Amino acid sequence: MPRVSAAYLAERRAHILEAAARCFAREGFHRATLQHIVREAGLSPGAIYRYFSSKEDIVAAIASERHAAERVLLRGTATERGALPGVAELARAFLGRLGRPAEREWRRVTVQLWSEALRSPRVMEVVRSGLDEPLRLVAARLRAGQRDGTIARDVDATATARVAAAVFEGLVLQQAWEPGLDVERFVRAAVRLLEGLAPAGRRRASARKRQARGAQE
Amino acid sequence: MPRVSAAYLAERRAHILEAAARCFAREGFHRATLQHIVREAGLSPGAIYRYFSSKEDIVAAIASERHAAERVLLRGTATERGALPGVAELARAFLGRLGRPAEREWRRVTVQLWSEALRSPRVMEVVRSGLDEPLRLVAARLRAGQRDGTIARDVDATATARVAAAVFEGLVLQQAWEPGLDVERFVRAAVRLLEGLAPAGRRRASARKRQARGAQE
DNA sequence: TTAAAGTGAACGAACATTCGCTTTTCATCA
DNA sequence: TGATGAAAAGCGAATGTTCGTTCACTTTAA
Repeated sequence: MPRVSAAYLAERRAHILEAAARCFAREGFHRATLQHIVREAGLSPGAIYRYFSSKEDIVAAIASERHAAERVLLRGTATERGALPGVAELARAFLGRLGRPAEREWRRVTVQLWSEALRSPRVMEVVRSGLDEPLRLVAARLRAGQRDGTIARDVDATATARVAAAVFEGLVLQQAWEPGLDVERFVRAAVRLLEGLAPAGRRRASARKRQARGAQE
Repeated sequence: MPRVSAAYLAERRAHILEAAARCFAREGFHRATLQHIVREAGLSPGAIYRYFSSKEDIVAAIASERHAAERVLLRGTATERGALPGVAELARAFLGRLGRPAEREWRRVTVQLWSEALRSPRVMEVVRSGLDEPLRLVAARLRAGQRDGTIARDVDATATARVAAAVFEGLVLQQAWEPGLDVERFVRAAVRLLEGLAPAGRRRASARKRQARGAQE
């Protein structure tokens, strides 16, 4: 297939990346050999080296893909319900989506990327910029909440956004370790924590509402 | 040095593990070669194979060591102030301790272990049991708080403990990526979130107290 | 003197990468 | 429209290296 369309090349590239991602999810970046990827993609080593200059390059490409996908997801969530949805809704939409079984592979690869970032400046770059945008977004929402009175003034928006990101990261980890984790319940608990950021007088209503449901175990 | 004391053997073993941990923190489990460890430890390959049966075995041993150290830390924190300190104090003590620069290497190795767990049942075993005990402990504290009225009834103790663990994991990750992270500020924000778990009428005092300090950035 | 502790050169398997060759597609022209 | 050539796409055995592991030998403490 020589001189093929750009679309063909793009599709093939994507096909290789998907095959590689499956291998990486299964065995990790270092244990997965090019032979495995070759087999999974149904190609030959030479073909793969037409699209990527090295195995490292494949890892970096996967990192970029994931990053782009997350950006899309985050922005979709962000504008889903108008300009500035509450942080709780943001959390529900974002965390909930990641809980779907189909994202299992994604989570395993993501955990690998987080650790790979420690040695690969290319991956670190992607991981960092993948964290920055959510941090800014959540901090902005929190500040908006402070302006309109739904969030207490004593909340440090920037730092709280970091904690929220940490909750997200921890959830991804725990799910990767324990696929059967009850994500719904985790998200409810996280949202309950966020509700505690409301100003002192404001919380009664929603707290009462949940009283019946609460105290599970 | 033949037929040496058990103490000598134990010390040597620990020495190798420390050298290996430094290599792993620097380059990751897979990039770090046995030659690196050999050089770092000032020994020969053969000597190392007297103490460990494989490289994998060294990784597993490091995982166990870390696990044991965390257990000690957790239990120390747990009983530091009597039987049942508040969750906030628990968070402050535990998160704060991990923020120290000296723990930098620990954090990098831990992140590697989390990803390694996905492929190594031995490591997964350690990671899981390292998570279980804190989960139980925090959940117990939360329930105690519910009994004595400092924590609202609608809080799901088990799930909230998981969220707290997630915050911890996320902090370790973010610090590994960004060693200059302001841990103090992160911890304050996390504690503020926990305070939101107080029953509706209870929070005014501490919230007012912090009003001046708040809204940084 | 003995047996464990330690040495380090050598081994062999695993693996990423290459390269000479084949196949396929498309542009051009009969 | 179909034949033809050129060059890209694909192939896969071969290559060279890296690295974990071993083992015959030396050193050392008891």
